[in-house]
Amino acid sequence: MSNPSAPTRGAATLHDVAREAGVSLATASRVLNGSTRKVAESYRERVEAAAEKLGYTANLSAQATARGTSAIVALLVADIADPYFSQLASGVARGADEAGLVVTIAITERDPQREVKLVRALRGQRPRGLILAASRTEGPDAVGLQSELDAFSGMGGRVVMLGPGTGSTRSVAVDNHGGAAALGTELARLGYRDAIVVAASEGIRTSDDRVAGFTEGFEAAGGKVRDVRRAGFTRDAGYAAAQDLLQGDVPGGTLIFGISDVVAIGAMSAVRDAGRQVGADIAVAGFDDIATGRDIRPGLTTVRVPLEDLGYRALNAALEPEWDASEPPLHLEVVVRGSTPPRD
Amino acid sequence: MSNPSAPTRGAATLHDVAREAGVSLATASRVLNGSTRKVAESYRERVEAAAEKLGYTANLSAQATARGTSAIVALLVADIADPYFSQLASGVARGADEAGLVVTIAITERDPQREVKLVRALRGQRPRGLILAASRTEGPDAVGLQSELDAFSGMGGRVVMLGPGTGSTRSVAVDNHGGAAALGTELARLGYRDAIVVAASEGIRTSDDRVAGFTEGFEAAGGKVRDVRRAGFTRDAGYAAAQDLLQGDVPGGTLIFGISDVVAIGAMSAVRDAGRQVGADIAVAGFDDIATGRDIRPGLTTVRVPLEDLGYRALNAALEPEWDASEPPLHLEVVVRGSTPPRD
DNA sequence: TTGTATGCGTTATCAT
DNA sequence: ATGATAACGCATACAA
Repeated sequence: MSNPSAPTRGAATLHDVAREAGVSLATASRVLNGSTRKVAESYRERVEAAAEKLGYTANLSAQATARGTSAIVALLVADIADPYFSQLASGVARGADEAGLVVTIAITERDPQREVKLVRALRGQRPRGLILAASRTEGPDAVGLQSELDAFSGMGGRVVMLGPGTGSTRSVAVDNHGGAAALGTELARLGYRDAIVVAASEGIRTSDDRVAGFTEGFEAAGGKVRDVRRAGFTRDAGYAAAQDLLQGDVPGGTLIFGISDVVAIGAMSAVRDAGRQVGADIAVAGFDDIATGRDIRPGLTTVRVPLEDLGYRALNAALEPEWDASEPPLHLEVVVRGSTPPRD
Repeated sequence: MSNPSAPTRGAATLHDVAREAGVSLATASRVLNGSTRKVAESYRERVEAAAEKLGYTANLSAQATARGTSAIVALLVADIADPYFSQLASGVARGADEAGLVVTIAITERDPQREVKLVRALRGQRPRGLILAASRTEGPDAVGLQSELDAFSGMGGRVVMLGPGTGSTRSVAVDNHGGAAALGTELARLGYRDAIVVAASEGIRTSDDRVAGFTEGFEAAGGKVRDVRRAGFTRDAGYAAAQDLLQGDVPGGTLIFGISDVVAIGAMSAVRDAGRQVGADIAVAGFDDIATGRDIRPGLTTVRVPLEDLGYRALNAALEPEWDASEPPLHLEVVVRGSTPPRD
């Protein structure tokens, strides 16, 4: 009892459904997508039955070319295995799901050249929005990126930058400076006087802002930043930097501030592997409050960034017709845990 | 000096490029995509110049409808913020990049009904492949999923399941049973005699296999599994289960085997929060070897699953024209760390 | 309300 | 080698 009108090869098309239901293409189209137009109940039922029977699913590509707009939003991250980005992505995915959008993801591997290429490739999808996380806004490749982004904007797409935006592009910002300053102040208040910062290379805004903020807060409250080591944003970079650091003379009671939790956690491991104790001996603090921070011992002192929320907001920022640059900044909060015990 | 042929609104189309270069649509198409056909050098240059000038990027949707095949591969995971899945996704993304494909990602939130819906939605993209991670192959919703997957296969798409496949669908399997058995044996060898397993609910193959394998290996070597608690696959589930466990009488020297590292790490935290010590007092072991396991103290004993590789293989399994079910299984390796000190 | 016909940006078949 | 032109699957303005 096979159905003669059912296609053997390939997916069922709207055409198939219409034929099966004995209606026109237009009618089938109207019932199967959210058209405002009305269609008689009897027809509607027949079409729906036919669609169900044939397992019809609209071809989104065809729909996109016909409509001139896709149901896609693209997300660009440095490394999806990094908890920072994966939590971010989680929020983006949730927002996209709510909006009936599909998210395509691309990995830059922190390579600016790659990033430009990817934006160009993603542009081919004609996504409604493009969310960029952790891209440098300065440096030699920034101009190439910018022109690619402009091209995307020019064709009607929305660009959202996580972190400080460039010019008029939308962005959902995090108060890295303020958060880091609050952390610095709090740690000085806890009795710390000497700190070493493990940061990413200069020119990366997020890193620069956190370094500057921390230094300000810490020194204003009586501390002193002894050194700023350039590492990167990865766990291994944090480990290596701290390891190198500990070759030298690092007095007990020194605080290591990692530019991100991932870096700080790497540093913690290096401290332990160097035979020193995290906390009472060498204190460590981070930034972001990734989930792991709860489960390591001692717990990692940090600044909580609502990453999932951040991603969610970014998605919605990409969807809003009008961009209101004056959105309230995300609430950042210092979280003190065992890695920085009071020192009085 | 604005270019009259440059579109003010919307993206440049192939048509625009052809006109700008003074050639036909067909010629422009031939030079701008990997066509086998030859076109005169002079024309080629003009077209490329025009494309560059206009910032042209092929509309992938249009390309897909015309070609009848997309450059998309879809990935379905339970939770992208979970390190297990994010590492997996990382491998998938790398493979996709190498193959010139774009990956769209969807989150099931471990909801079978949602999973079915998502597969259906993703089907609309007509992706070349569909990679499913952590979907239950049994239970009431499994049939709905299967029919949706069949529909996808029927229209020429490749389905790849991570873990045990159903029937003829492609799959890249992990030897959960064997790995868990090896772990159990090793731990018994280390002197452990009593174990409690914190697993997911019954009917989830991955969990069932690990429980069975561990039990076999552990008991064959002289140990005894005292209890199997049903929790879930999340950190919080592991925490709650272990916490509940510790309300009762858990003698020192007991081993808790978490069905996954994430679960085990939750359990570790619960153990500590209950005032017990991880390692010498209560031992803990997991499965997967997620990155975090390196940085917590004591280090987590586990079975290493090359997750990134797994994702990479899955992607390629989706691309291969012929599916060779006899691929060598991924190498699993027991990794003993401080959370299960020798006990002799 | 329903159907017809045209267009969306590309590819590919067919002449030239 | 190059250029018309007919698909591709769907949406929609327009006609009935």
